[in-house]
Amino acid sequence: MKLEQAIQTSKFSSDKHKAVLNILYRAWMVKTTISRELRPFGLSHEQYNVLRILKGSYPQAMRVKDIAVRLIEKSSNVPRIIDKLEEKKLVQRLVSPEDNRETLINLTTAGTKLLESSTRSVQPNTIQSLQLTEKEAAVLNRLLDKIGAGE
Amino acid sequence: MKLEQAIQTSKFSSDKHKAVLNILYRAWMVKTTISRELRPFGLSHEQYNVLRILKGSYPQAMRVKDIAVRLIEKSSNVPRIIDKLEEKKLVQRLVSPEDNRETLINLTTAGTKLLESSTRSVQPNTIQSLQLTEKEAAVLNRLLDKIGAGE
DNA sequence: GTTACATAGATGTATCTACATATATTAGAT
DNA sequence: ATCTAATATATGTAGATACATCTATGTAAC
Repeated sequence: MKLEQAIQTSKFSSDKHKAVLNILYRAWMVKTTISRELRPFGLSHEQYNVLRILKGSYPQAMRVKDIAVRLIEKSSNVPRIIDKLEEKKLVQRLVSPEDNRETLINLTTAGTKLLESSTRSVQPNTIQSLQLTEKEAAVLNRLLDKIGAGE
Repeated sequence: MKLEQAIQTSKFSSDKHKAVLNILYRAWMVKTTISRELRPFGLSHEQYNVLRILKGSYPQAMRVKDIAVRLIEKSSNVPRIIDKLEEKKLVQRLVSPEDNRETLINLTTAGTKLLESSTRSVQPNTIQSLQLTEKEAAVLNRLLDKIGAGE
């Protein structure tokens, strides 16, 4: 669906203005699609992202701050996301032997399993469903990287 | 800043995968930039959007449902946003003479004024700051319109 | 006109976000 | 060694989001 239909407007002061709204709209679509897919698994979007990040370093545990820098939404409250995952026994907390201020987080077996099954459900409805060729996606990435909003 | 730096990762399974993360990241950047600019004016991002939508039909009042379809984030709770704006005397509610179920919303003078001054602060930091030419923005829009996630 | 259904908006609730602050621990300066 | 500042994480809080439900009003069939 084109943006014009989605927000019932065709008046944009410029292509740049439209681009801003378009990015916001597509992001919202992607997020809600992912969230809906994750619902049956009892995971929020951010909980899922943390699990994926942990998977990346598995079986090595990660520090909370290293998880934080890898998150897309920087104001996410990592300790609180970990709380939820820990309640569900999907991750484990342990104090770092090197620095007692640091908390190390690692996936449990249950966490790995849930990540796998939920990913099987999420992937086809997000990345795979993008109606773009790899070439187009590369162009899109180049343009998005150029934006530099608020920097 | 490129996405790779922003989220400290360089492993993406494909350009499509990267594009999804890139869209989410850019949207988050834009949103937080706008929110920060709006803070001194006591407006949230969504409150600001509703004011802008009302401006579009001003001096004609709008029905709540017509505001809702124009919002980018469709799950926004329009009546509650209106509550906040009404408390601040930025908009007025009145019952539709045609259909008593409908509520008509209109900007007050204070609302118009605040929208103008806040826009002067928001614009330069969002749309105008995009490091894209109009031509690039047009390409970006074409690609984003093609995506069609979750449809 | 009465019943059943649809629509518009408001309200309730759990969770999440953004931001400020607090607590514990480490590093550095004197 | 002690004081100060910095760092890592956790907690507190106001407001926003997503979704379900409720109330009031309107529409249509009979």
